[in-house]
Amino acid sequence: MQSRTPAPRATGRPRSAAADAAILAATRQALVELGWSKFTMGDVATRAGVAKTTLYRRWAGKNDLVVDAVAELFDGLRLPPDRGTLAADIEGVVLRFAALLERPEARTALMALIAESTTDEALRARIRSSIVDRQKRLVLEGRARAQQRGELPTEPDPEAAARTADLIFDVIAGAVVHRALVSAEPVDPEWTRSFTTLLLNGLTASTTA
Amino acid sequence: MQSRTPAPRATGRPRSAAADAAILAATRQALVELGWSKFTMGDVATRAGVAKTTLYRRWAGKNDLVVDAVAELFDGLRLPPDRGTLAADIEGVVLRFAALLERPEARTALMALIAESTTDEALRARIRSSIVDRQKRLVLEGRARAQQRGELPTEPDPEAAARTADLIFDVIAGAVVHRALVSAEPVDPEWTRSFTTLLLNGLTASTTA
DNA sequence: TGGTTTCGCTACGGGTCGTAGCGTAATGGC
DNA sequence: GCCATTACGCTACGACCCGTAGCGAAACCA
Repeated sequence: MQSRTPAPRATGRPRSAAADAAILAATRQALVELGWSKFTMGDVATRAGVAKTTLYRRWAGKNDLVVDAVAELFDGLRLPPDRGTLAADIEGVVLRFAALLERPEARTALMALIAESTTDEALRARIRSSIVDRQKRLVLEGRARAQQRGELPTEPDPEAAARTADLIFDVIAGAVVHRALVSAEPVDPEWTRSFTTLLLNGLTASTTA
Repeated sequence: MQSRTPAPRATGRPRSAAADAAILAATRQALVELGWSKFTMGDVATRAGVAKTTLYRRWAGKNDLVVDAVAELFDGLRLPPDRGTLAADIEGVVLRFAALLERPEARTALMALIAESTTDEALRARIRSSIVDRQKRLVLEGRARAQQRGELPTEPDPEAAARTADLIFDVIAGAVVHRALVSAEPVDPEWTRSFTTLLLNGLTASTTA
């Protein structure tokens, strides 16, 4: 976010905060209606009631703009209140994440940005700090809760603990994204319950389904 | 694949199979060097030594072309020979899938295509039949092996069995993709072993790490 | 040889990109 | 109140890519 604001000067006309909000909202709306490939900067400018040059004064291009627009959706991503069990917490996280992925602007933008990030290291770092880390925090918090309850063992080695947290995050976020976007099936309570059971007990448990 | 071939006529000049191969190879090379956003049809035509019009006679556009080009990478995706245990089979599948995702053309193309597919149902079906189902088959085969060995219970209800298979597929493929592309960390044997242990035994098992 | 289809090539209108230039609006310092 | 400074809206522009049309030549079959 601060990477696009060039150190606010004490003098001169200030940038319009209203324009910022209008542009980001217009960006999300355009993503919904047009998808990624038909999304254009000129269109966003028109929707926001703003000159095209104003967009380029704040964002270097399509990618940076969309990162900020989508990141705002993840601002409200919080862990649900403690429900007493790890299973309930996991289901809560999965359903909240899935609710975000049901928004068309999030679906199309997230995958497109990840695709771009494979050939743009700076963009990847931007996505990580603006979006991915906010999701990951939920996993870390839920894990801490479970360890306090004694549902999960506490790992003394911080490196090993970090690796485990990364693993769990990739499994949860990966499964939800794959279910929602690749398989294109709903992440409903039924699926969420099955997934949570699998994650907690593993494949070898006879109570898979 | 056959959807782009308009019923081969008995008469007239046949389409050049060599051009087909050259175009698909040039497509993959262009994806590697340019990524998705800078990828253009004209560039592919030049690389393949072919006129741009020839591309459009066979593929409707960028998306269809890239689907076929990337699908060829998945042709060779097979389940490794039986290694005797479910754990070994899972690790084999994960590592083979990860090897594909290490190729830059696969990374950038798969995510971009999924992004496009969120606003293009026909493309989504195409991706499913050309790419996703081939991965899924590996999971189904590995699952059948494990059930024959008695490592996994056989589910009598075919609908429930299908749901379970879908779940396992989303978990495996999702975790690998998320690790490789979002977290951008290597899917090496160490991670694969940790993941397999988690998948088999679940979070609650004390031997998480 | 004649009919049919593909191929390479050129050219084109339409659209997007990202930037430059200009006059105007809004702020803070004096 | 005046000035320096910065943001804004607007227009225009060259560059690029898209997808298609039209042409003559090439390759195949009957």
